[in-house]
Amino acid sequence: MPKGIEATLLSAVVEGRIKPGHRLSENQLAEAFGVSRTLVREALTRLEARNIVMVKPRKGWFVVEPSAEEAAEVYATRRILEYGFLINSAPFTAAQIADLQAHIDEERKAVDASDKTRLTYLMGDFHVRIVKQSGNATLVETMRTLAARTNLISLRYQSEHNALASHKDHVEIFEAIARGDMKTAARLSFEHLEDVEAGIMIDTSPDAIELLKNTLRLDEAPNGRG
Amino acid sequence: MPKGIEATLLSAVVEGRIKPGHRLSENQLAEAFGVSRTLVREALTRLEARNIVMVKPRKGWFVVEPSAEEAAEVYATRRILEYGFLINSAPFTAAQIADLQAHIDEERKAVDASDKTRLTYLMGDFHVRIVKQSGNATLVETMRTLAARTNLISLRYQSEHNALASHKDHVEIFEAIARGDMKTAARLSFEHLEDVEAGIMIDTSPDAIELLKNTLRLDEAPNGRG
DNA sequence: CATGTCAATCTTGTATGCAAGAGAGATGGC
DNA sequence: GCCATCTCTCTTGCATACAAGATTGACATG
Repeated sequence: MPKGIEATLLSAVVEGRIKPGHRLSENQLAEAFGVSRTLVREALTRLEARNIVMVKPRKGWFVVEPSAEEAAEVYATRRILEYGFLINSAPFTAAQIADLQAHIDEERKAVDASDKTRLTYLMGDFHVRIVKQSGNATLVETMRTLAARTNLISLRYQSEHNALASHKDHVEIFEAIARGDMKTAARLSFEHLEDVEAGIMIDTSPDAIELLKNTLRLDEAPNGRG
Repeated sequence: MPKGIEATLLSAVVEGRIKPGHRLSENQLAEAFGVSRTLVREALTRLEARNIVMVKPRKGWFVVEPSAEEAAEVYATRRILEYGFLINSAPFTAAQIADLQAHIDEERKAVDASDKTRLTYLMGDFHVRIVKQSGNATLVETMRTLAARTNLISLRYQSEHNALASHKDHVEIFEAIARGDMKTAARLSFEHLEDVEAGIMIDTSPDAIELLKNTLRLDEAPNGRG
């Protein structure tokens, strides 16, 4: 199974089992998967192409820690994509609405259980699920990659409060879709992602030092001294 | 320069020097670039992640020949992305408009020179250039990949007539942007891509046998006999 | 002449070996 | 005690060797 490694790593990232900044050792992964470094590197290369991991030369592979700027870019792209999709989409069928309803129920359960990790995953999957109704694999894949990156952003910056607010937004978006009001759904989706993005900028960081290092572009800058 | 190979191959594809279905030999590329197969495979893997090339196991790497279904997906995604961007974009600045004007002029030159290959490239680059004004690297990269795939589609299906019609559409879109009417620009862009997609379905194929094979999913289907 | 078979060759798939940069810790000088 | 330096180890970077499927052509056989 050639793509097993990539899929496994992606799942771990999306489900929050591997966090932003985590180092991924080629040797360890090779041993864990029972293959040589070659296949591990292939999988990591693919994930790098999707901006999920990055390599620091001779230092190691790391799950990306999106900067505030990158975060803004990803959210802006998602806004554009989701708005463009919903505003031009025909009203959903009953089956499609039921699918989204099931998702909302799961989100609710995760909220009640205060399962933050699962909630973070579900937050992104909601939008993937919306787009999935189009049957457009290209669109879904694009959204899935953006959602994965958003997850990394959320895990790094987002507070529980925002996660809860996001869930409420999702409910509203769902309700608009359910009553066939795609225009409102598109607007709500756009505003929702704007809110989330704005929330990121003012949130306190879980690790001030790490955030500072990233903000100052330490670690990666080759111009160590002027 | 680790990414030189990928960029070089992508350029060749985007500029139409390598056509859909073309086989890319690891050995030949390795010799051409003066490196080992390892780096070539890395570049091809990245391009595969972007749906620009594909590998048939033990047979070789090939520039993708998008099926009609894939073509529809790519165009639909571009429609969504471009509409969503333009409709939510502030009016462009004079400098931004000038940048697009320069592009339109180049398109015009290619039309006059009947330079179909260059025109195909410029057709995609127009939309990349629009999105570039956002300064959003994520958005630009997404659009660039979609544009590259669209180029492959155009090279395979699109007639000169459609290329010319597309240029006229671009002029109209540009004029709407230039006068700050983003709503009209968004609508025109959406309709334009709908027209192009519709055109693909009725166009005659440049190679009926190849098209048939693709339609019937030969070559790639593992279920050779039932 | 038609056809099935076998071998040579070409392709990618994967593992492995070696080079070289980066970092940590010991060690020596002060 | 403090600091520089050196070495040892760990990391990825890249090339290469070998495995194994796919194809093509020769060639024998009917």
